[in-house]
Amino acid sequence: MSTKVRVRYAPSPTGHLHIGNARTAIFNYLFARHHGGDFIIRIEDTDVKRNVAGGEESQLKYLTWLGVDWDESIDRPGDYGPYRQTERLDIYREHTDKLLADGVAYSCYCSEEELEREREEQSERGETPKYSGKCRHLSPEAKAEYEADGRIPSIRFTVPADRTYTFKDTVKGEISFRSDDFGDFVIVKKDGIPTYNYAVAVDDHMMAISHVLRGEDHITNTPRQLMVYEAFGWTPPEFGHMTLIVNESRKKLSKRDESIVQFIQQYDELGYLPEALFNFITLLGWSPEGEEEIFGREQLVEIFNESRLSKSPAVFDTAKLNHLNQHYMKQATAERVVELCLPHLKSSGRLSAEPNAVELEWATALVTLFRDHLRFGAEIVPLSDLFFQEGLDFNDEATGVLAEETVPTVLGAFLSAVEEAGEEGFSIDNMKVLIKSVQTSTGVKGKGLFMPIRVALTGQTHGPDLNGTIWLLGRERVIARLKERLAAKG
RNA sequence: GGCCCCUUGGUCAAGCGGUUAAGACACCUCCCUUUCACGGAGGUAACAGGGGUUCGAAUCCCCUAGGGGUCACCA
Repeated sequence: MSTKVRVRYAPSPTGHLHIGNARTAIFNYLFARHHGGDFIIRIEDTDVKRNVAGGEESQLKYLTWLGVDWDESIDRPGDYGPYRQTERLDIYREHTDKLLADGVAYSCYCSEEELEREREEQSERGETPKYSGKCRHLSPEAKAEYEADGRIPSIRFTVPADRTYTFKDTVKGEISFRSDDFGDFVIVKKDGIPTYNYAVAVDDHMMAISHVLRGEDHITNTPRQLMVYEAFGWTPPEFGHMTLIVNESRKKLSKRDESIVQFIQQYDELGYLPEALFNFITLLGWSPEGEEEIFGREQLVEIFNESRLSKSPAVFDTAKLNHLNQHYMKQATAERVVELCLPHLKSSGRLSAEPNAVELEWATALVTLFRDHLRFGAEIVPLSDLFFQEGLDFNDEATGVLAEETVPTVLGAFLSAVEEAGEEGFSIDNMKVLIKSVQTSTGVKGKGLFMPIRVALTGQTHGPDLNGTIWLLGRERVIARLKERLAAKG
């Protein structure tokens, strides 16, 4: 039985691409590509009220940004369209008619208030809220009366009594549910649009989906979908439920959770590299064989193995993402790193919106100086603070450095060297020579030589490469700060 | 509360009955680069608890505890 592997990612266009959705999409993508199957994107837009303008485009755009491509979707029609649920209403209607005719579905006239009251009463009695089945066997007269009242029915699925629904979950193993724990659920809303559990089952079957890989929060939906498959006499696909990505408090990521950046777009904006994010997401709830964990997309397609999907939830660790991103940034070309940083230099006002050649050269040198330390593009701003603050603050350690005996001699010698070198001599390449001359003339070397210069110029005892730092500060500022320090010394 | 799932270091995780219980991130120490946030070498740190089964259990079974998910005319 070798049916072709066909998997899908089914976002609802209610918002931007979320880190959790992105993971679902990526694993489905890897699964499809690894097995030489098809990857489909189906838009689940049945909650018409919550759909947001631009939601679809945004989802697809950032999937593409991550390096994910697909075989069939709204922009790439295949043989199983349409790929937007609201365009498949006729298909659902046809199926619903059959269910109605077969007596496995029925019209329910209960109002929202009635249903809510019912649930409240059940809760008060300590029962699990579930639909009573009140409208299951409505007489034609009763129906006519409701209709005359102007009531519009929803359609419910008749849940079989006393049955056990079992499926072999690709990641969790065998899972089973008792049908009696479920009330008859709505499959078509009053507005005539199908609900999730119903539309998904119909679509997955009609689109010949072979495997459903989704988040663990869908586990309890599976038995309902199984019931639908059964009612139609269809063979269900294989199901696999991936663990959730959780926050530090081990709760499912909520879109309102501010402690974690959750949307792919935001990572793009912060200057993260898509391949780093892709690699990182892949490590959330899955692990490769062996000790290596840095892999590109192609390699991941090659080595992906669904049996290595984890069973327990993964805490989203920004520090690890940052580490991976830093790794990928070191591999990236200098131009790309500069590209990642420029928007932030501009938005922080440290670079004009339309920089000229000189400004651009300076900005490039700035980024280059911090290249090995940058974890993501936006970090260029805090990292480069020292080039933009006017006054210097000396902490205890810095003050300690400046208190050394030889400091005035060193700073004085360096000041002379800089002044004598002139504009032409003040270049990154020549900086080493200038400092060397100070060593020669003063006899001071090592820390005693570098630290006073660094502290006098930046106020800090730590920092990036000194030669580049000095050049970026600019000759005038360097001279001014050296004089200021020497004057302070008396 | 019902149902379902999960439980190896601070975090991600390897491990499928016999291991000194990998590796990565983070943290700490040292080294290197005559400065340095890069790099290198080390280090601290884990099988939730209790019962079984077995010559032998992180690995299999049961119970307890803890955590999470889900109970919509949302997906």
